[in-house]
Amino acid sequence: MKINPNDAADLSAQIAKAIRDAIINGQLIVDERLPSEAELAEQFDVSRSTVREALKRLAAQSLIRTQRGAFGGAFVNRISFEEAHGQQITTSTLLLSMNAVSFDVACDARFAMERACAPFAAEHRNADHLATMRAEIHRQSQPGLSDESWCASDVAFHRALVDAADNPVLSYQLAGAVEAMQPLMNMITFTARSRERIIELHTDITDALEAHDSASIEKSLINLSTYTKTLGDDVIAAKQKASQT
Amino acid sequence: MKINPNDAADLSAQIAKAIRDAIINGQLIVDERLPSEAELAEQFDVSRSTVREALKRLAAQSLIRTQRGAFGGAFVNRISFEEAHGQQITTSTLLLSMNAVSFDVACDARFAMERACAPFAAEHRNADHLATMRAEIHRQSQPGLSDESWCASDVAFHRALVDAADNPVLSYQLAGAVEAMQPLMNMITFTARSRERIIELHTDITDALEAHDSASIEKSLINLSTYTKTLGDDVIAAKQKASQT
DNA sequence: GCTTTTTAAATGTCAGACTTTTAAATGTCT
DNA sequence: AGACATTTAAAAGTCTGACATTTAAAAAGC
Repeated sequence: MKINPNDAADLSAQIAKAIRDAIINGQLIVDERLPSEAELAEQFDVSRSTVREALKRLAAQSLIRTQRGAFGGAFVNRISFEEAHGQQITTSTLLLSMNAVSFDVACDARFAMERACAPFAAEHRNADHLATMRAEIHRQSQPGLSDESWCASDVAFHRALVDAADNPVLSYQLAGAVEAMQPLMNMITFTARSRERIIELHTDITDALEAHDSASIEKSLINLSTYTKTLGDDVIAAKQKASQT
Repeated sequence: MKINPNDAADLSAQIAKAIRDAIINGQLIVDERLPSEAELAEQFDVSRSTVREALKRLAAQSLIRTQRGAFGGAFVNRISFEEAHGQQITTSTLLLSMNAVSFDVACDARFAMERACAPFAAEHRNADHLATMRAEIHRQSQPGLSDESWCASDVAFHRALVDAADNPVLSYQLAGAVEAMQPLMNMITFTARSRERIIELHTDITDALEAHDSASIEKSLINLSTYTKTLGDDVIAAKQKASQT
């Protein structure tokens, strides 16, 4: 593990990169203890503060975890699906909010990915998934439900559909995408009228899932996507009109 | 922006969280300059080193960028698709390599997501995409092609298919998934025989794309997925047999 | 008005001290 | 001998203060 003296980047970034590379290409394996900060400082010929800044960078990416006390130190972290998921949501959420992604493009992407898990969900769904989805549909039909609770229930419904695919890789990717788009989706204040239609579509999806009918799930998801885009377009049109006065 | 005195976490982690939250919920907007390290140290009532560690954490997530010199400082960074993409690949690659994900599960997820963009690709593909894909197929049929070059060409082929969907959100998600799984895919050393079959399937996909025939693209992708899983199973079986001797 | 020099404000780096946490090692009692 | 309490040393976490380097604005010089 060496740093390149010609590199223009900060020392702490270079050191972080060297350690990151060592982890990625397997020179450092999971749960292996890195040398102590003092030892690393000596190895790289920098001060301890510089080493610490490098380690903080790696910790922010969940590549290492640190433990205080005797026999503590920095250890290569086995990144969990949950951690990866959390990071993906942060990144994707900011990516969307900072880059003026159109509602239609985001919507297309989201539902396309969700459709991707339909065949697996149709095959692997069990009673629990169906029960969760029906329970969320029931909650969604409560008249006094707040917009926040509606959105949360919507996420839970789609999350159950994704989980029914029983593929952790797909769940991780999909759940990230769905949750990251939630702020965009929340722009749409659902009226009682649109809620009714969405509940219908949710019911269609659940029925198709119960019948192991992948094609119908996909069809309903397309309908849901189309309808959601219509709602989004209406909201945007209304906003533009309002801003012109 | 305040930190919670009851929080057990390290100060630098708490401060990073406080700033991260401020960025996520819009209190700090893109390109806005954060207070200087000295000012932040005073605001949070910690030393400058602690503030610096917090800032390095944020920099590692591309949430801020720093500039040296007068009128420099830390600025809220507009995270680009490219940066997000790079981070996703790092995270996903490690996630897969550290969590004993089975080849079948990874393969299912990868091709499911790729199928998701088939309808959009069929609609939006242009001559450039087709040309890229045909060029890669041509390269793949060169007899002397090394395994490394074959894999790179394979990635480029699928990348072109994804890009044909003309949806940056989908591209970002998909390209990340495809590239993250490359190390797993590389476990399969392609024989001349398997290359032939894959080239056939690549040709099918490209032909279907040219004909705007989404259903056929999906069908060929399913065939490719099935075939790839067969190859993977063979490799794994051969390895087990070898390890028993 | 243009170029060069100065300057001040930032980040980057270093050295050293002190604090806190932690688990192993040691000691003590039953 | 075993259970419990104490000590100890190693390591991360934090703080202070200094100096180096970079950079763009401001001042000086032409």
